[in-house]
Amino acid sequence: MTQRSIRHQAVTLRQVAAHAAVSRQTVSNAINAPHRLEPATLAKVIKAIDELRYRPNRSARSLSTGSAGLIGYCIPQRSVGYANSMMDSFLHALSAAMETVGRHVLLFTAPPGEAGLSMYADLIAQRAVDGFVLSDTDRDDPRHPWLTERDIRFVSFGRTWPEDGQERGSWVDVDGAAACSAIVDGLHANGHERIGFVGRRGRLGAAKDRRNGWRDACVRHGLPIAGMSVACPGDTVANGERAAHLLLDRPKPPTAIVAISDVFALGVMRAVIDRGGRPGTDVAVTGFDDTPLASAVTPALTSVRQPVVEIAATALRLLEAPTGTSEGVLLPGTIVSRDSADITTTLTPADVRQRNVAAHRQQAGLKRDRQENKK
Amino acid sequence: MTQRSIRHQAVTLRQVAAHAAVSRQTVSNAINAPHRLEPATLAKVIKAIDELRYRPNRSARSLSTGSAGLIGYCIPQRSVGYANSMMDSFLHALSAAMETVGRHVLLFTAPPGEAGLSMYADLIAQRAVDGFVLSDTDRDDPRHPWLTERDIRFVSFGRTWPEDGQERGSWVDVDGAAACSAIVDGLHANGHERIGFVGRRGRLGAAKDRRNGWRDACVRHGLPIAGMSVACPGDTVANGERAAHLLLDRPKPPTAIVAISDVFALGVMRAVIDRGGRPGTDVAVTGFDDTPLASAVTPALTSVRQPVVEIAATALRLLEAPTGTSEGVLLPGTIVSRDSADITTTLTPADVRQRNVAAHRQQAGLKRDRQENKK
DNA sequence: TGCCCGCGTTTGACCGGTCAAATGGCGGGG
DNA sequence: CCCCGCCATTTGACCGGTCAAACGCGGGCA
Repeated sequence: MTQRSIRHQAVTLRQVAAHAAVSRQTVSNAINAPHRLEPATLAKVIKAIDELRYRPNRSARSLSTGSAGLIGYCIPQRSVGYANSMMDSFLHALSAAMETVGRHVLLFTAPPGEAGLSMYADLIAQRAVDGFVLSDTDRDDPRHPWLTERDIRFVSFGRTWPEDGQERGSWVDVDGAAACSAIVDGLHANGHERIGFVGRRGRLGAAKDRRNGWRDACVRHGLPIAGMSVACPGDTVANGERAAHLLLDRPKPPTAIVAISDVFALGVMRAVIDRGGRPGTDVAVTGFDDTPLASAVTPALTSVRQPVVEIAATALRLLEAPTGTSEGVLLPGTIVSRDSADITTTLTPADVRQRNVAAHRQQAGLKRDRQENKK
Repeated sequence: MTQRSIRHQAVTLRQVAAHAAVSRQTVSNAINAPHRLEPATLAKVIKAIDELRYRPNRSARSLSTGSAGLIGYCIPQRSVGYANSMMDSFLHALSAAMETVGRHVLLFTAPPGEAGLSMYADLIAQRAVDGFVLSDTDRDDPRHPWLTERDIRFVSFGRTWPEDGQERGSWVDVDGAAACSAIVDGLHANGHERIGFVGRRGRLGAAKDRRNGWRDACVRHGLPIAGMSVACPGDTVANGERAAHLLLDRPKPPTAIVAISDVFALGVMRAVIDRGGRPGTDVAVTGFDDTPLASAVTPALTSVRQPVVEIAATALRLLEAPTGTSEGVLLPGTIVSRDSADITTTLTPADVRQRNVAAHRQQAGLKRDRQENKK
C-alpha cells in the first residue's frame, strides 16, 4: 500500500475499474473514447486513474489492436570518415514528432540493398513495428518496391521516383534543385561568372537533382557548364579535394564551387588551401545539409539547411495516412550564408511556398488499386 | 494458401502446432528451450516453423513475460551549432549489440535534468522498455539516483560517480585522464614544453577527469600548469576560440593546446588561423571524441577515438547482469594522430589493457541489499 | 399504456504467447 | 510383479488490454 508498491506493482485497468466502481470497458473508453462516457462517469474514472497513477500496458494494447505503436528506422552503417548528414538531428525531430501521437521510433540495423530486406520482413512478421521510415534512399532503392508490394506502411526520406508510372510509396524530400539554383543565383549576383559543381556519381537521385538545379541556373545566367562539373564516387573529403583540383586546374578555373555535400565542400576547401588560396576569399565554396561541420570549420561553410522538423512532421502525417494512398511532398531547404560564400537569398518565402504546394499537389491523392489482391 | 496470405495473415504458434501435430507448448519450447525436446520432435517442429515462416509475436510474448525486449535511449536535444559527439556511431553500435540478444533500442525525447524524469517513468509504467541506456551524463546527474531508487535497470555511458559510497548504478566510460596524459606525453616527446588546456566549466565529470590527466602528465614532465588551463562554459566553437586567444595572449604562450572536445579544438584552430598562424605547424592542437569533424577539417585534427563498439557491448552486458549488481567499466580511448598534432602513442596495448582490468575489478560485484524492500 | 429506439454501461470472448501443474509412457529397483 | 520416479509432452490458466454483442434504462411516439 505504500507509494513504492503502487508505483511498481503495475496497476492494471481492472484495478482502476474496481477503484472507480465501474467496469473495465468503461475505463478503457475513458482513455480511448471519452466522448462515449457520461461526463460524471468520465470524471470519476479519470480521478481513479490519477490516484492509482495508471498507465496502460503497451504490450497488452498492442496485442489486442495489432498495432505496435512503433516505427522502425534503420540506422545506416557508415564507413569511418564519412560525416553523416544530420542524422542525429533528424532522429531527434522524428522521435519528437512520433511522440505527439504516442508512438516511438525503434532502431535497427541492416545491410544496405537487397540483403537488408529480411530485417524489415522480420520486424513486420514479429509485429514489432507498424511501419518504417527510410533514409539514405537512392534511386531504384530495392526497399521501395519491396515494401509496396507487401503493403507495408512506410515513408521514404528521399523521393521514390515512380518513373515508370508505378506508384512506389510516399516520400518527403528537400528540393535540392531549387536550393542549388538559388545558390548559383546568389553567387552570380555577387559577380561570379564561372561556377563549378562537385557532385556524385551513381544512382543517388538527390545528386542528379541538385546538379540539375546548378545547371539550369547556370544556363539561365549564361554561365559555362562544360567541364565545370565533376562526379565523385563516394562522399569523402579526399574525393571532394580531388574534384576541386580538377576544376581549379582548368585554364579558366571557377571562382566558386558548389558542392553537393558538406563533406565534399570541406574537400574543396582543403584543395584551395593546398594551392595557397583562401576559401571564401579566393574561391567561394558551398556545401549541403548544414551539418555541424559547416559552422565549426574556418572559414565557416555556407550550406543548405534541411528542414528536419518539417520533414519529420510530414513523415508522420504520411505514415498515418490511410493505407493505399501515396503522396510525395517536396520541402524547401534554407541557404545558410557563412564566410565561405556570401549568399543573400533571392527567393522570397512566397516563391518557395508556392513551389512546395505545387509539388505537393502533383503527387497527392494517387491511389493504388491493389485492394482486390488482399483477400 | 498462397505465399502472400501465409506471409501476411500472421502465422500463430497454434497453427505451427497443428501443422507439426504437436501441442502449442512444444512449439514454444522448440524456440525457447530446445533442450527439453526430443531431437526428433525438435526437428519436426523446426521444419513446421520454417515451412510456415513462423515468427513469434513480440507483443504477445512481452505480455506474458513482462519484458518488452526494448531498451530506451533518450536522444539528447542539442542546440544548433553544437556538434554532437559521435552519437550516431554510438547508436549504431548500440543497436547492433542489442540485436545480438534479440533486443532493440527505442528512442525517446526528454528535457534534460529533473524535468525529463517523468518520461522515463512513463516508459517504465507502460512497460514499453525494460531499461535505459543513458548518455550525456554529468556528475550528480539526477537520473542516476532516481533510477536506482526505483530499481529500474540502466547503464550509464559516463561514470555514475558514487562519491558518497552509495551505489548509483552501472556505468561504462572512457578513460579520459589516461588519454589526455598520453597526449601530453606525446607532445612532450616531440619537444613541446608549454602545453595549454581548454576544458569545460560546470559539473561534467568527464571534463574534470580529462583535465586531471593533462595536469598530472604536465607535472610529471615538469611542465607549467599555472595559467595554462581555461574552462569554457559551453561546448561551442566560439568558446574554444576565446579560450585559445586567452592562452595565446600570455607572455609565454603554449606551443600546443589540448582541447576537451573536437568542437573546442576547432575553435582553437580558428583562433590560431585568425592570428595568422597555422594549426599543426605553429601551434599543435588536439581534440576529443574523433567526431567526423576531426578527419574532415584542414589540417585534420588529432583526436581521441571512443571505442563505441566496446562501449555498446559492455553496456549490453551490464544491462543483462542480474538486478542488484552494480559495476563500472573503464575503457581506453585511442589517440588518432593527424596533421594538427603529431602524436606517436607511448602507451603499449598491454599497459592499456591492464589499466582497464584494474578499473573493472575495482567496481565489480558490489551488491545492493535492497532486496527485502521488494515484496 | 405499450413498444421501440438510442444511449451509457457491462459482459464474454479473444489477441498470441508463456507459466505451472497435470498427464502418459517407460525403465529400474524393491 | 508392482510401484516409483523421470522424462517428454500436453492442458488449463493467465498476462492486460480491446472488440463486439448484450444489457438496462429512460424518453418519444403510436
